[in-house]
Amino acid sequence: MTGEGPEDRRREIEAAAFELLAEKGYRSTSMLQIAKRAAASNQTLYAWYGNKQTLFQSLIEENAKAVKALLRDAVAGQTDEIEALRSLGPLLLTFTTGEKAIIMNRAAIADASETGILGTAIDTTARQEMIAMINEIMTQLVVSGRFVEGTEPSVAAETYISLLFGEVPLQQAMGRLAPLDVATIADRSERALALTLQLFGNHQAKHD
Amino acid sequence: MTGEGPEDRRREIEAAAFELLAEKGYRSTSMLQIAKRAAASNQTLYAWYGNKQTLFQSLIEENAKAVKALLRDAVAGQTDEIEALRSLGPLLLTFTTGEKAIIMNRAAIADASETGILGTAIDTTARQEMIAMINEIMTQLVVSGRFVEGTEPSVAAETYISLLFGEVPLQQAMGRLAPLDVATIADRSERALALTLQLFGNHQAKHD
DNA sequence: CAAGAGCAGTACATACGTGTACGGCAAAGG
DNA sequence: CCTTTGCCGTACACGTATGTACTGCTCTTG
Repeated sequence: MTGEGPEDRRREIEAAAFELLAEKGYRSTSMLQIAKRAAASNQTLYAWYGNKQTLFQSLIEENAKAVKALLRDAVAGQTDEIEALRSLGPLLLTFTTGEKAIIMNRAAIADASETGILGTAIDTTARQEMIAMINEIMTQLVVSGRFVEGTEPSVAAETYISLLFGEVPLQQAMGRLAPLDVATIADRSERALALTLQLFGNHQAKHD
Repeated sequence: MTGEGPEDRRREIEAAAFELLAEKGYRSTSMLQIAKRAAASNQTLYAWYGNKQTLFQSLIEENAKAVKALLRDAVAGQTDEIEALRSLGPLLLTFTTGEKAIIMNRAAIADASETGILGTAIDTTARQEMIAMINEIMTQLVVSGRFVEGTEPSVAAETYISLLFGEVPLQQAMGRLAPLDVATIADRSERALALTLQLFGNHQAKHD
């Protein structure tokens, strides 16, 4: 283990790194600036992280860990799958279109032409987990007969995600859209859920 | 007018710029490299474009102009709105998720933390036009009674676009997804259309 | 054919990035 | 209490970006 004192110091350094990332973007944020902001030495940064990509990879992983915990908590309490989706939707939207996500998405995309490490990190630590969660819920909905027979859970999941997020993350990455406010998040979540149910819900069953 | 000789030269320079953009990404592509690749002088680049952003802005505008022409042609021949959508979908997908689009989206996102000029250029020269076209079609579908009464054309348009593109452009920008092949493009287009019709189509009218 | 405009090629001033090296201070441990 | 470890602060070597300046060739034009 890396120890407990260093643990705090790491957090401070990563906080400084994120601040600068938010202020100036990935490419314009330098290791020296991060070191200065955190009152650390660049030597320390290179000793601990090796290079810039790895440092920001740590940022992404740390963030994903926190988000995943919150998402799991949200579904853990729900026995009804549709209710699970109803509480999951706004959470997913909050995280995926929040300021932190915008900034990290931008960083990953800036890095795509260089190493691709950050994109991989977001994919494996956040996106795949998210999709797995939704797939699981959709599978349950098909199995329990609440979705029409023959519905492919992965198709339902992809449809729901498309409707939930739409073009928002891309527009945000391009700087054409600010983080969504709570009302918009609620609206989008409800609409995505309503449309998904309309498409895949078993309406016959309702009237039995 | 800027002349006819210079017109060709501009295209050569912009072609060199795009090549380098594709090879190294936006931030790592320098004006000097572009000049060398095009066998031009950096002085010429600065004289003609002023700076890097404006040069790439020209690239985006030129591309958007060509794409727009093709899209208009595709809908121009169609009298039936659903057929218009059926031919528009694959085209939209081809352009929006093609290699050129991936590269330009990445550039615009890299520039989002700097000037935002490229994002604005994509938005106003391509995206808004595309949305306007689809909105128009959706409006016709509502007016003609092929969509259920009360359907908000803009909602239908946004839904269709979400289903058509989904997470694809973002994943591509992050380097997690290659350009779609024709089969996938056909599949996605059909599915997006089918789902949109299922959601908003007036099924009563069909049986009259 | 001579004069001029335009542009390629190069050099330059300035600034900043990455990754490494070294001196000095402070806290931990024998 | 002295040594050793660890880290801050700064300096350094090297590479490369932007935007400007200058020289000489070439092609056009009177």
